[in-house]
Amino acid sequence: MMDDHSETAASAPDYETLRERIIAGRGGMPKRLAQVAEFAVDHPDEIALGTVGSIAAQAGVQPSTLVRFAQALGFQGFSELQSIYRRKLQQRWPDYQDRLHSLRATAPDDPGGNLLAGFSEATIRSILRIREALDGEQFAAAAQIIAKADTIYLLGNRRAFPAASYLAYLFGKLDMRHRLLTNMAHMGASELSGSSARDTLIAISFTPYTPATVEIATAAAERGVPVISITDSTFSPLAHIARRWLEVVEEDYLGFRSLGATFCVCMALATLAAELRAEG
Amino acid sequence: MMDDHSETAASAPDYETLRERIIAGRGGMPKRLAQVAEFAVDHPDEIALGTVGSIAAQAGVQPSTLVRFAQALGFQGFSELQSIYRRKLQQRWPDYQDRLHSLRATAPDDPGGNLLAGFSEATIRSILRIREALDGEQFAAAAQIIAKADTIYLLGNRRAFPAASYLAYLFGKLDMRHRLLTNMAHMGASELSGSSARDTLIAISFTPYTPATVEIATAAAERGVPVISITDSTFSPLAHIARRWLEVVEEDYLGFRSLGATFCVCMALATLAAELRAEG
DNA sequence: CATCAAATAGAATTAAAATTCTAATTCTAG
DNA sequence: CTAGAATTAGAATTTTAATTCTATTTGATG
Repeated sequence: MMDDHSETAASAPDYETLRERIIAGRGGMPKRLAQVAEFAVDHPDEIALGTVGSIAAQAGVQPSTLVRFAQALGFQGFSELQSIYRRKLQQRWPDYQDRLHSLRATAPDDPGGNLLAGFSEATIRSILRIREALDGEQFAAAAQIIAKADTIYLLGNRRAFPAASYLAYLFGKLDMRHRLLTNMAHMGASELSGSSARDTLIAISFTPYTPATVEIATAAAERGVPVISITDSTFSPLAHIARRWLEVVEEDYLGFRSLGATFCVCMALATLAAELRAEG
Repeated sequence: MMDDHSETAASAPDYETLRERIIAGRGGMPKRLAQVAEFAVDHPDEIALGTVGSIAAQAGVQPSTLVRFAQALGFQGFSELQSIYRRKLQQRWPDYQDRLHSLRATAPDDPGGNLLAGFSEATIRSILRIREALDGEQFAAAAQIIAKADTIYLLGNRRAFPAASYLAYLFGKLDMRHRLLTNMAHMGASELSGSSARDTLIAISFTPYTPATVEIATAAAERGVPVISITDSTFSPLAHIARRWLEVVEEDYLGFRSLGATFCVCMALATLAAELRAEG
């Protein structure tokens, strides 16, 4: 009895844990239970909000199967399992559209939170999107060029400058020779002196494309330096002159664009290049 | 009868409409119903997920009051009203944690894709976490200081430098006087000359805290310049000397940390400050 | 291919939750 | 301060949902 009790007490996992457990166990489950497992993983919201009857119908099983499923996972009944899905639903972000609404109408209790939510959402969506938009082959080829480069020149102005400087930080940590082009004292052109086809230039720019960036990247390309561009459109001048180019589009919120997605691409690019270099 | 029917059919409003209707009607409602109305507006998630009993207990009324409340709004019973709250809960923005899982699962052998997924996941999780960790009051107070500042000094080295330079970009776009401290030619101290309590310094640093950053921020604090810190722990030296400080912890992947969450905070901070300044 | 164990479907049962109803209370108007 | 209407609390009832049980089917093993 004590054992039973402690068993039950111990098995109040959070949603993530439960999810992992379901995925892990699905293989060894009988047919119908596996069917429920799959449904549960794919439609957590249904589990949270539906009734045993409605969920069973949607999953194509009998209501009792759901109870058996829950019991197979160590719960007393389906309701106990469901409560975990419900808790998760509550713990999601506060609905920021809601809160904007009440901000406008009633007391401005948390103006910062709304802004934060807006920028967060825009950034996260941008990051998720690159997984779909990014060309894997271009990416791998770009990393290969960087891996083989003698010196990696880094170019980015305005909003792109933080990304360029972050790349400088990354290549510093990875111990790969690089140079951040700052165009200080308008010496941009001379910063490329000595560069050749054995080097590479990573040029970053987004609309409206900074003329200085385009100019210097073009100059490098004409010198024979392979250019890798990170930019936001096929029509970008940086796309044309590049040996390889990567498309990264950041979503807008209140007229500002983050760099979250660009940073993810930069990190992946730098680490893959380092890996390729280490491999030979 | 036909009238009844069309009444019922017409009253299947979406959550927003319902919310407005409740707020509008609250004034003319009897005591207990008004009490429920307030609870419903403040705790929509409870309404969505609770039972008549549990909600009644939390709102401090009898279960039957909830039914009367629903009927007063033109619903047949409480369950009908509740279904609207549940629908809303489902329609919230997608659960990014869930989507991340599927990202990881779908890219088994693509090296670039895996890296990208890893960094994306770390960044998104970091962004999601700040909503819990970030102190709304500190945030608002920090924005207020920035709004009132004459000149905004920006300080960040190593990994924090991209964030500082991004803030410079933001304040440039927002037309707020600022200065990015670069410590060029080791002239860090003199870059603060002329600064006073009327200005502010935004100092950004993460473990291992760059000594130069701590040093300059401390010097500024000693001059009486209010310091706003963005850092990753209570034990950070920047937390101690700051007038206000914001905790941002970025998640690690393969030994690298993104700046996605930091950028979100920076964007929200800068725009809120600009808004506060515009308001007077 | 027969036998046994495991799993399942669907009905039966139990439990829980929503709704209705009535007596009591609280307001309101005269 | 009283009468009447409106509102409420809480018990009683109805409805719905969750769980259990059993006959049947499926699947594995000798």
